Amino acid sequence: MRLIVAKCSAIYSGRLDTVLPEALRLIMVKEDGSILIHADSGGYKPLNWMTPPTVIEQEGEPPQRIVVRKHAGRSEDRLEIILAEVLSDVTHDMGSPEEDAGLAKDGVEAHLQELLAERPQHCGDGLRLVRREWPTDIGPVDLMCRDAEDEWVAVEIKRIATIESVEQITRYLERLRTDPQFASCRGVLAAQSFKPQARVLAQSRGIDCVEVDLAVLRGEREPELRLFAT
Amino acid sequence: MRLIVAKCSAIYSGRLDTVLPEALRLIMVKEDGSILIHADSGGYKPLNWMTPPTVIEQEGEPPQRIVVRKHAGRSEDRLEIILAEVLSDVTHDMGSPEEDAGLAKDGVEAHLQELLAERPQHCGDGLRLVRREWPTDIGPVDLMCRDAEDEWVAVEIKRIATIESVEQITRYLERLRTDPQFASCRGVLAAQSFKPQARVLAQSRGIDCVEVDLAVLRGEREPELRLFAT
DNA sequence: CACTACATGTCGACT
DNA sequence: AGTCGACGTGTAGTG
Repeated sequence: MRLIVAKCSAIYSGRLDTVLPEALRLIMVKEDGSILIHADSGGYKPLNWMTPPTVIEQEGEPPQRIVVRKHAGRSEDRLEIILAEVLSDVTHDMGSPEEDAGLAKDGVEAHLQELLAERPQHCGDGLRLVRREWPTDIGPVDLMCRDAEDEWVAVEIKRIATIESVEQITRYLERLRTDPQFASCRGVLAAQSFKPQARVLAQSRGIDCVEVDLAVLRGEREPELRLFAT
Repeated sequence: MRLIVAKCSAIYSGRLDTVLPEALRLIMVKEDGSILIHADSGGYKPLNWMTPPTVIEQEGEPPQRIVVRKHAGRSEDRLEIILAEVLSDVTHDMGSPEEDAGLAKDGVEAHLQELLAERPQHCGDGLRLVRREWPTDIGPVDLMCRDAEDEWVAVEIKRIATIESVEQITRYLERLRTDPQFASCRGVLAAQSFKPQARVLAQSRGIDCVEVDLAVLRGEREPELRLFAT
């Protein structure tokens, strides 16, 4: 990884065009061709950047001009950095990427879906899973189930259910119901938490909201129901 | 800006939980309290991060443990970095943020809206602009126009039109049409490019899709129509 | 502090 | 190569 602290300006041309006036900034060049220009504030986002694969050209020593190119679809992305003054330019050998074990995440939507696929009854009484990721021509339904009366039930799973989540399952239901087989398909929105407005909209559209708890699903805690059901 | 190159591991707990195993990485601490952990590959995104406002505690000199806290709504976000070995730890004074003139962008949605406001006929034959950012109680309609027959036309502008864009203009139309005055208001989705599924959904809802070209709008290139219209 | 919509969103998965 | 949906999305604007 190369870290350059320099007074620099930059011009980007690609999906849009930007001009970055001259100031003191950090230029980060990664082993894989990533390049990021960060100011000393502004949080998460770099001012300018280019993701790999890139071609990086440097002029001058110390560098006076760095041009980064990227083949993006039909046209080309281009980032030109003009370095007026280099205060620091160091390269650190940070070892092979394999040594850098990846970030492990816990609690994302995929986990929720796995757990609910194993325990569909948490999405509604008597539900049985027919298929995960049931395909429709506007995207897959997270879980397709049948209920105790053998009626179809489409389940959409979210970490946080928003008004947009309701729109999404509504689209699926609309689409599914054009097929007579699914004419009476119900919808269930399952989430760890619900925005109040999402609940209201879902209710007005006859979509059930089911609040699920990761800990309960994992059996770390048993829901009250189980105490009686077993 | 402080740049620490160190063999480190990290634990994040907040919106979800993550564990980052030990490896050599860059820890960037900005003047405003931002903190980013970057690997030597992986492009744009930091492995872990925290955006301001944050409280940063450091233990040891050289640092052995850095804990970043952030008050996030009800609960607290927490990022703990364990530094096994510090290879470099430098701080650069990069001047006041005011010296860092901002990034100037050209070609974002706002520009498209300006240009279409000046040339509404590009959104549909005979369209005349009545108002930009027409307010409704669920958000502003980008352009409100009338067509040759004096019918109302609501225009939603996007750089790239997605299913979500169709949902957005659908919500506006639903709302507008509750007012008898706009009962027959049409909808137009204008964008530089359309996702196929967006086109399908729009068509099924009677919303017109109009592909616009920035260069044409700017008059850098003239559309064929003009050659005959003038 | 809420909700909304934009972003060079990025990123991964799948076709 | 193109499309789709999740993301600790981040970020700005508004009420």
